[in-house]
Amino acid sequence: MGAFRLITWNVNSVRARLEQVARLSHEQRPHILCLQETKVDDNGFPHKAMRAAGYRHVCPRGQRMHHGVAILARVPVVHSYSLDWCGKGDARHIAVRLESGVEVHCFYVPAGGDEPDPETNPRFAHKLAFLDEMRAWAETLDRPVVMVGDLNVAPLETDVWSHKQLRNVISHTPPERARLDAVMAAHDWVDAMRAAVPAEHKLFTWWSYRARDWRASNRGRRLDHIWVSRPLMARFRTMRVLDDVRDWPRPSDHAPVLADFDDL
DNA sequence: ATGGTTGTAGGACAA
Repeated sequence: MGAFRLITWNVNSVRARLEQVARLSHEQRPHILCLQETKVDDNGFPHKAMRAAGYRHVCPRGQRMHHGVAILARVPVVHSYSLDWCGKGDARHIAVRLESGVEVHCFYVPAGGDEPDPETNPRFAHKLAFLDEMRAWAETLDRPVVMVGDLNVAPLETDVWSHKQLRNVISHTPPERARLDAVMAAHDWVDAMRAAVPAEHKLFTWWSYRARDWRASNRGRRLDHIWVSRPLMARFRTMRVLDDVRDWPRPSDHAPVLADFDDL
């Protein structure tokens, strides 16, 4: 069977990143491209530009200004749907079912604000509740799925540039990391990125805009993930963080993550 | 210790 390539990328505004999406699509030719933080409602979504970039199927789930996800596909999509989380109506999830029956789920988990105390910071409380809801959903999942996106949690010590300095910084706090572990265990997912790069090695997908030289300082975090149902791992080949894209003109602060499968 | 940048907007605010 032919190879199947998937890329997930937090673009930080799809309209600000049209050229980069086109270039990435041309250079890597993914069958499926999952986007987060599109920051546009579905009427304003750049359908034409995405079709020009080669995607016959465009499944956006957006809202004005904030959040927003989309799945773009060169291969047939038999069904797509979005789930609501925490009853807020936020555009944080879109899923597609492929002809094989495999589903691809694209998530944008709340970032959680700055203060790591759910009592005083409602954004952090929302993030924890969102992760709890994901775990409950994962417990009911009885079919093979690939789950990708900006989960806004760096679970391992080597998923951040300094475990010591970030252990009380949102994205790497104990309650978030414990909840993300629980989501993964609830469906018996495999962390495909870590299947490719052992936990001894640092692995990042996001670098702040604020660094003078993001590559030199390398104060990154692994916030973006590719999780694969265990039975599908037999088809998983390789993974790459496309960090060169972080150096393109007008970059997103997230690098795309690419995964190759034998088939999907 | 603080500030550093970007995007959406057209002033803060979230990331």
